[in-house]
Order: sequence, then structure tokens, then C-alpha cells
Amino acid sequence: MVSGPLALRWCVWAGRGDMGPDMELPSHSKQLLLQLNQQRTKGFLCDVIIMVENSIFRAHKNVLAASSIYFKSLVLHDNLINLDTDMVSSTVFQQILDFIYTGKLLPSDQPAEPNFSTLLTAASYLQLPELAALCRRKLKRAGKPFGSGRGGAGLGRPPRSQRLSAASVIQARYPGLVDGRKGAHTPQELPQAKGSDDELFLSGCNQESVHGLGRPVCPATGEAGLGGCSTNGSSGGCEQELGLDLSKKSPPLPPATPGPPLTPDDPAQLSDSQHGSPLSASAPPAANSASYAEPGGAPNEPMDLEGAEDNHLSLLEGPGGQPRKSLRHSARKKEWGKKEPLAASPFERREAGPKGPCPGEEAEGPGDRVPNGILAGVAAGSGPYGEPPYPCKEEEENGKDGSEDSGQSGSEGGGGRAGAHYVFRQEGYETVSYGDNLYVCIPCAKGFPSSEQLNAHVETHTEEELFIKEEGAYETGSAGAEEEAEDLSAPSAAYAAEPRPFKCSVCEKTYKDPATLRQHEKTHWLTRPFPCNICGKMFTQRGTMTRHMRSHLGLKPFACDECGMRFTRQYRLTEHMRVHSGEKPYECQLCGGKFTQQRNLISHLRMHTSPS
DNA sequence: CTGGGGATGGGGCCC
DNA sequence: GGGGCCCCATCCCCA
Repeated sequence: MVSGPLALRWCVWAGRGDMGPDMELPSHSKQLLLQLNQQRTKGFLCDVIIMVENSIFRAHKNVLAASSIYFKSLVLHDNLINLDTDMVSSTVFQQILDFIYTGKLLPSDQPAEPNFSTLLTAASYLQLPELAALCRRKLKRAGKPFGSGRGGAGLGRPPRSQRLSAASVIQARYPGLVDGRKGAHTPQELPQAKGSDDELFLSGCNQESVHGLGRPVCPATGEAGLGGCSTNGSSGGCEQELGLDLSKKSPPLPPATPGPPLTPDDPAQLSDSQHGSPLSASAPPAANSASYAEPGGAPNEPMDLEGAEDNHLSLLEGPGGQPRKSLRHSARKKEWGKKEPLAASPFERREAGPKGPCPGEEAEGPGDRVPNGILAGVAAGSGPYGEPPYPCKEEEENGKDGSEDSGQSGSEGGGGRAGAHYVFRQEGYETVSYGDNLYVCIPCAKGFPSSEQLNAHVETHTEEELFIKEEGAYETGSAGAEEEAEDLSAPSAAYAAEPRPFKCSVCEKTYKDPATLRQHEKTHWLTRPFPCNICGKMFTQRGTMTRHMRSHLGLKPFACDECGMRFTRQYRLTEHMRVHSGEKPYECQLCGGKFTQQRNLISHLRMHTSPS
């Protein structure tokens, strides 16, 4: 680890003149961890944010990556990780984070003794085998089963939308495996993971985005971890972000043994950020179980990971020493690296400069305000490729209108919980300086030096807001939809030619079927039924909203075979492919100019027709 | 510096 | 619900 003069210096520093030939400084690891933990608590050099429920934790990517292959996969490209609240609560995650940084299981805020069952769940989910083993031993000693139930290692129900979404991540990781034109794949096309990290990606976890998607539960076996459940690329399952399926091309659901049903009132059920299944391997360690020392009936005492910190510290040198397979990120072309905002931060925005209004700004509707607070910045202030996260006007304004009906989509499956209530603002990034109080509550704009304090603060006023939010009923195909279809805008020109019996009551447009008419009529509504749970922007169609959400989350399921560039829409990929093929199907009838894209032809035609 | 073209992102909306 | 296409806006490059 250390050699030469440096080691000697450390030797002196440690007061060890008798350092052996290995030149090892025994306390080095401990000191290092101590420093890291101190840095973490101060937010110093933290470069990743982990969101759990309503809490935000900051940490260091390196430490997380060294502790868990799951984290390793997540932090690789993301600065913001949203954990599955079904799997880990903020309280538990706090413990886990402490554990990662200290090797000790510190008592939670809650008076009760650590709930090893939930800890085990979380440890399995997060692929912290050491912690999982510790929990298992505790449970075993307590005579509690840990192989079933929500808190057990067999965790969880199969994801609500297991059918979802391995696709995006698969494409992200294996772009070459995907039909570039269709963005489709079949499980058979996927490489068969062989018990390596690859399984992480194949198991439906979308590390491309703000979060990991999926769960550590093998849908086939109902068991967490063990890696074998993801080889078909469709298991693991990603849940819908904020209740939505944001991915596409979902492979069919494999026959799965449903896990225990989620508690009906589980708030996470409404909105949890979705998450990737880390395959939580946490196989019981062979050696340590016998040596576990019960922390002597002092539940509030920190529990060292028995067996030695070395054990824990060893994690920092690589989880299980497993060589990580290449993620096979496609070599990004120069321009891609420059331009691709990509997934790193779902909240990245282009700078709203003179020419670059923030997406959504143009639509100043009642729903354009952020209803409740969102992340306005991301960790480390940069995306995966170094671009800073730019605030969006609508984001910055979000505090103004906190109670706006962001609304959940109600039964539409929109997140019932406001997933991202609180904002972390990068120092020096906002025009407003929060000094050391980097954790800012959106609704009231108060800053706090730590996420814990922020969380404590927000408890004081979020419930009501949440309640209001959830009260807000949006059209879900039931009553209420029609009620709002009254106050309408001017009619537009009719264009019907073929038999179209269904006529819009507002404008002259006609449609072949009532569903389309209904869809159209929504465009006349003043209230848009589908809000983005991240920025609050409202949409008339769910599909548009989910597409929009993908842009937030950086989910780009459609990958170009040629260059690896990814797109949120298949059509974009089709367009893009013409760049490679050289196909220019659009020709200007005036000058003969050819274009790869119709829109550029249109733009070109304007040049012909413009007065100047 | 400016204009045109290439390329991309996002929203609207119809099928 | 997803696909497809239109439109607008924007960025970048280059002549």
C-alpha cells in the first residue's frame, strides 16, 4: 500500500521505530477511515448523494464503492443515488453508512435495539456482506428467522413492475447487444452473467440514472442475492420510478415466485425510487459466525463488526476482491462525451442562459412550479462527465409554490411520497450562498449543515404538504377528468378527411375512436393531469410525462450500436442512425439539399421562405 | 461575427 | 402504453 519514504514517514508519525520489513502501519486503516468519516460528517469532499426516503446522505464514492459492489456500480456514473425505500429506510441507511465508515454498527436514533431484520434486508440489498453476516448472526442468536418476510433475507415482494426495465441498463451496459434501430432485445441476446458484477446490471438495475433500479430479490427464487437470478436479464426488476415505468422494452416477466406482499400502507409502495437490484449476495461468511461476540445486552452500544475491523477495512480494498468485469461502457465518442448530459444527475439541466431556457420554463402553467422541493443540485457539482449541474428556474422557484397541486397521479401510480423533498445545493453553485448549510429545505429555503438536521427540520412541515399533495386528485380515468374539460381554449382547424365520427366538443377535430378523442380533449384542459414528480411540470399525457421523467433520470434505453450514444426515444435513435448511415431521406424541393432529419429540412425550408 | 447546416433534447399530440 | 412524428429550441461546427 505504502512504500518507500512515505511509509517511513508514516512510521515516524506513528511513533513506530520498530516497523517491520512489511513497513505496515497498523493504525493506518483506522486513521484513514476516521478521516474519511470525519470528512463525511462534514460533507467534505463528498461526491455522492444518497437519497433514502426523505433523507439525503452524503458520502464518498470511493468509500461506497469499496464497501459494496452495488454501490460501486451505482456511483460509477451517478452522483445521486436513490435507494429503494422498500429495502432500506433512512434510519437504517444512516446506520449502514455509519457502519461503512466506521466498521461499527451504531445505534439508530430510535430507542429500540437495532432491527437486525431490516438491517439485514438493507445489507442484502446494498450488498454489504459483512454487515449482512453480522445481522444474520444476531438474528440467529436471537432465534429469529431471517429468511423470510420483508425484513428477511428472502426479502420482499417481487417488484411491482418487474416486467420493467432491465432494458435500459442492459442497453447501457451492453449497447452492442441491442438492436440499435429498435432498441429491443431479448433475454437471449444478453450475455449470461457468471456470478460477477455483471449480474448487477443484468438484474434490472439501472445505474445509469439517479438510482439503481431493481431489487436484490431473485424473482424466480424469492431469494436475495446469490446472483443467479439475473441471467436472463429480465429479473431483478426495476420498479417504476415514482410509480412509473420509465424504461422501455421491458422484457417479459419471468415466472416468479411472488415474495411477501408489501405492506399495503407502505409509503414506499407509492413512490419509492426505484432501484436496482443489487443481487445482494451477502452469502453467509463461512468463518465468522462462531466468533461473533454478542454486545452484551447493551443495544445502544456500538457494535464492532466482530472479527476485526480489518475485516471491514478490507472492504475498502475491493469488495470481495472480486475483479470487476468491465462494464463495457461503449467508448464514447468525443462529441458524445461533451454533449451527452446523460444520466448522472437527473437534475442536471442545461444552463438557462440567454439562449437556453430550462426545459419546462416555457410552459408557465399552473403546474409548472415545483410542488414540493426537489433536488436542485447534485453531489460534487458535476455530472459524470464533469458538467456541472445547472439549476433550473423552475427548480429554483420551487419554494414559491410549494403547495401547488403537484399532485400525485393518484391511482395512476404516481409517487405518493414526495421522493425528493429536500435540496442540496452545491456550494458556490447557487447564487444564494448557504455557507455551510448545504442542505436546504426547499419549501422554506432554510439551510442546514447536515442532512440529519435538515431531515429533522423537514419533519416539521412535510407531512401536511404531503397530505395536501396526496389529496390532490388528478384525473385517473375516473370522475374529475370530465369536470375539468370545460374551460377551454380556442378551437383549432379541423382536419378530418376520412370517417371520423368522434368530434371534439371544443375544437373541430375529429377522431376515429373515442379514446383518441378523449386523449385529445385533455389538451384543452387547463389542468394537466400528469405531473412530473421531480420538477412539477404538468403533462396532458402520461406517456409524455414518463418520457419527460426519463430525461430527468437519464434513462436512455435506446442505444446506438455504432457509437454507443443513447437516447430516450427510439425515434431519436432512428434519426441518429442516419448519421452513421449517411442516409439523407429528406430533400429540399427548392434547392435539392438533402437532410438526415425532417426537422432540419423544415428548418432549411424556412430559410428559403423567410422574408430576409 | 454571422448564417447555415448537423445534430440533439424536449413537448405536443395523433395513431 | 408505446410508437411515431411534428414542432420548437438549442448547441456546435464550419465556411
